[in-house]
Amino acid sequence: MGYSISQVAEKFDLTAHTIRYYDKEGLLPFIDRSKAGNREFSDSDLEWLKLICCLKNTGMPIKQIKQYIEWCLQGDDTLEIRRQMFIDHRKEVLKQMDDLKENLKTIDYKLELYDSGCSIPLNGNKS
Amino acid sequence: MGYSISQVAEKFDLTAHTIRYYDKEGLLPFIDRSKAGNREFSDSDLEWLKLICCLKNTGMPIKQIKQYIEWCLQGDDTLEIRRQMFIDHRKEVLKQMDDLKENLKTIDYKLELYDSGCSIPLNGNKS
DNA sequence: ACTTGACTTAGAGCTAACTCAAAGTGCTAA
DNA sequence: TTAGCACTTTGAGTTAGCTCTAAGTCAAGT
Repeated sequence: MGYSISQVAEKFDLTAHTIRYYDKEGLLPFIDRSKAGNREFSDSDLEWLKLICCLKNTGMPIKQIKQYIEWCLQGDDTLEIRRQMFIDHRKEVLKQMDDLKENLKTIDYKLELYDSGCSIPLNGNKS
Repeated sequence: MGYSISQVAEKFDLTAHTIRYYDKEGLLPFIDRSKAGNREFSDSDLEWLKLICCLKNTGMPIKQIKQYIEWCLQGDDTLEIRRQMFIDHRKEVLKQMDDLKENLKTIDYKLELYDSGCSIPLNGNKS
C-alpha cells in the first residue's frame, strides 16, 4: 500500500510540508493517491525523490528540476537534452568541490594561526 | 589612497550594492572613508573581505559572520571562542564535501544510464 | 559654471524555498 | 458514535540575501 507522506518525510529528513510544496511545484507528478486522497509513495517514487533531493542539494533550483521532470514525462525525444543537463550539472558540482577545497585552505590557514596562539589585530597588515 | 567600492566589487565579483549591504549588516566596521564620505578599502580590508567571502561561500549565515567580526573587535578575550568557531565550521565544510561526493556518485550513475542510450521510463522499477 | 559619473543614504522590493494556519475529510480504535 | 489523529487544500507569512530606487553629494574635466 506504499508509504505515507510522513514516512517519506522521515526517511528523507524533510517535512511533510516540504514534500507537498515540491508536489505543488510540479516535482512529483507521478504520486498515486489512496481512496481517501492521501499520497501513496511507491519504491520507485522514493528513487525519484532521491534524485530530486540530489539535484536540489547540489544547488539546482526547483524550477530547473521541474523542467527536468517535464522532459522525463515527454519521453525519449528529450533523452539527449536530459543527458546534456546532467553533463552541465556535473561540471557545476565539480566547480563547487573545487571552490570548497579552496575555501578549506583559507579556513585551515586561519586555524593554524589560532592554534599557534598568535593574536591577529583587526588591521593587522596596515602600518 | 585605497580602493573604491566599485574596484573592490570587480575584484571580488560582487556588486557595490552587496558590499554596502555587508557593511550595513556590520561585516565591515573597519572601512575608512575619504573626505567626501566614500569608502576606501586598504589591502588589509581586502584580506578581511576575502575571509568574509570564504565563510559566506561555505554556507555561514551573515549573522554568524557578524558575530565573528564582533568577537575580533573585542580582542584577545575571544581568541578561544573564535578558534572553536573555525574548528566547527571546518567540520561543516568537510560534511559538505562528503555530501557533494555522494551526490556526484548519483549524477555519474544517471550519466552512465544516459550514455548507454538506455531509456528510463518514469515508473521504471514499478511493475 | 556646468556636466558627468561615481559615490552616498534610507528604505522599499524581490526571489527562492520553505513554513505555517485554518478549515475540513476520512480511517481506526474504544 | 465519538475521539483522535494523519492526512487534505488554499493561501498567506517568513527568512535570507540580496537588489534596486530616489534623492542627493562631491570632485574632476571642458
